[in-house]
Amino acid sequence: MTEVNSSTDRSADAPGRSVASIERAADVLFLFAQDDQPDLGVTEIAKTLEISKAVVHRILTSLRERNLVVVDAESRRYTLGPAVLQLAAAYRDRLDVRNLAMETMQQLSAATDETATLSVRNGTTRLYVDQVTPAREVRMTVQLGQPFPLHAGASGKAFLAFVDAAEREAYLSERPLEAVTDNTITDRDALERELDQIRARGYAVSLGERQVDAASVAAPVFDADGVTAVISVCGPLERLRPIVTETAAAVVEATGLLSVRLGHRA
Amino acid sequence: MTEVNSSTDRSADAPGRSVASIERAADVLFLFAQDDQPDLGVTEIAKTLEISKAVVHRILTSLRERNLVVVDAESRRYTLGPAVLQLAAAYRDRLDVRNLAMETMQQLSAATDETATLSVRNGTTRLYVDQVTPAREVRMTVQLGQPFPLHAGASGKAFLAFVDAAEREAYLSERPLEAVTDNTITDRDALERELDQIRARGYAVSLGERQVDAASVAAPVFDADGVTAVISVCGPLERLRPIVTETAAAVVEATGLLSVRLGHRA
DNA sequence: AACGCAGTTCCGCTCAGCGGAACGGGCGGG
DNA sequence: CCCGCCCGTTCCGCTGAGCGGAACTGCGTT
Repeated sequence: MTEVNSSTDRSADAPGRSVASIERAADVLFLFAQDDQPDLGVTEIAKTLEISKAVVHRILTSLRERNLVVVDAESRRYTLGPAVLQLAAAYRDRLDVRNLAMETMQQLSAATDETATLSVRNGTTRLYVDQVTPAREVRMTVQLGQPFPLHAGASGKAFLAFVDAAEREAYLSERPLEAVTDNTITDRDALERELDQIRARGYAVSLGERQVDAASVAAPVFDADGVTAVISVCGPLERLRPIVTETAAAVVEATGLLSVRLGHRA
Repeated sequence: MTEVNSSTDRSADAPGRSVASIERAADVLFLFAQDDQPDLGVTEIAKTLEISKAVVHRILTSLRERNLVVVDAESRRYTLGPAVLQLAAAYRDRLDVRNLAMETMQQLSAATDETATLSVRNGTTRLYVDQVTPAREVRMTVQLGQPFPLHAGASGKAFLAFVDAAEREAYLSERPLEAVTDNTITDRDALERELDQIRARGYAVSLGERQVDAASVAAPVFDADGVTAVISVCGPLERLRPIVTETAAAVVEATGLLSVRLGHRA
């Protein structure tokens, strides 16, 4: 497997002095978030992050003190604690686009009877911050907070198409276009043509590019400064495929109204 | 004013050595979570937490490095970053209702020697997603996945009582209160009085409302967003009838603990 | 019993990080 | 327009917080 070291790319943009122990503690927290294992032991963490057991133990003690992790009394293994929910709730409260978008998403979900999502960008990735799911048995749910690349999927492409040219260029030249599924666009020229098309018609479509069996239609939400978020409607591939055009019209109309409310001037 | 040293009260429950800088960093994060202000400045944080500006700045730099906070480029003020969502999403995955509830249900079933069930809502209906049955000859088993109306039976009424008023109103006005058994409440006023009572005492009781010869005691499970599930204990009517009050106490206690673990804030 | 492997604790050395002070820049009032 | 104020940021030398190798404990397996 190709070794992708997450620590290499981060040192580049380090702006000033920072505190190593805090970053180590954050790394421990993210280890809980990344791994699919339900809990982690001290030695396990120490080996993965290549720091001493004593340090890991002290870090966990500190995090435990603040309820960011909890320890199972008998197995002595650690998991994330409820305090992270508290932080996430506060983060969501801050996002003003979220409050405004919620209404729009509810309307979209009701109109299409599919899942509506809200994504924001974080550097060269995007993540879902909210979703509204329809009341039906087979429906799509997305994973909130997890970063996804911008070149795979409708929401990502919508960001990529509408950020300013310099950022788009940076993304396309710096980041390899990894295939998330068999349908992901991995050829740069093909992707740029696709982005041109997205800009021309105002919305992006993905048929299984990020998630096999899922399709998505996405359009950008603008405020006065530019694209701040992307709203999508997504669902099972075969259910969405025949109604892409109508769905796109609904999404574009909804994001257009929302953009006006956020101070966008066309 | 009496000088309260913040380092004294925390050392009480400190189990081992911990790292001061990590706890300070956590305090900074929680400051963002607690205050109702949308963002915070360095000096502001330094004054509140009584640590030097330089330290606060280094902490923020470290947290920024890991996307736990973000800084507005022009105002130079800080807010929580998207990484907290990532942590919360992972926390939720670990402790999703189903996994967590299973443990609770097993305890409830063992304690009462009756069937414990977990229901989720699907629009204007609810369905069982899990059950734990006791090891005895005469016992109740429910049908998983089949939709039931919300106004008949303890689990349904528990949903109806604790969803927000708009949804409850929609259900009551749109849907005729069909009699599932002879004991189903079909009068709207009577049902609303019943729901008031359920909210007041925290649990719902059904004596043969949905299934003749069966009784059930149910209480809601909350996460940060509201009621996500309902847990019930159910069994043969005449066996459960004399112990409804004690059973209710057990269910309410179990769902209460579960709700806390799911991020419910009372 | 002896071993292995887990989490936890100990303790002395050392450099990470603290903090007072200086710096730069944006804003507002004189 | 200039000056003072207060903001965030950076500097730098001193020092004790915290690192880590090693010892300790307790559980489960050989």
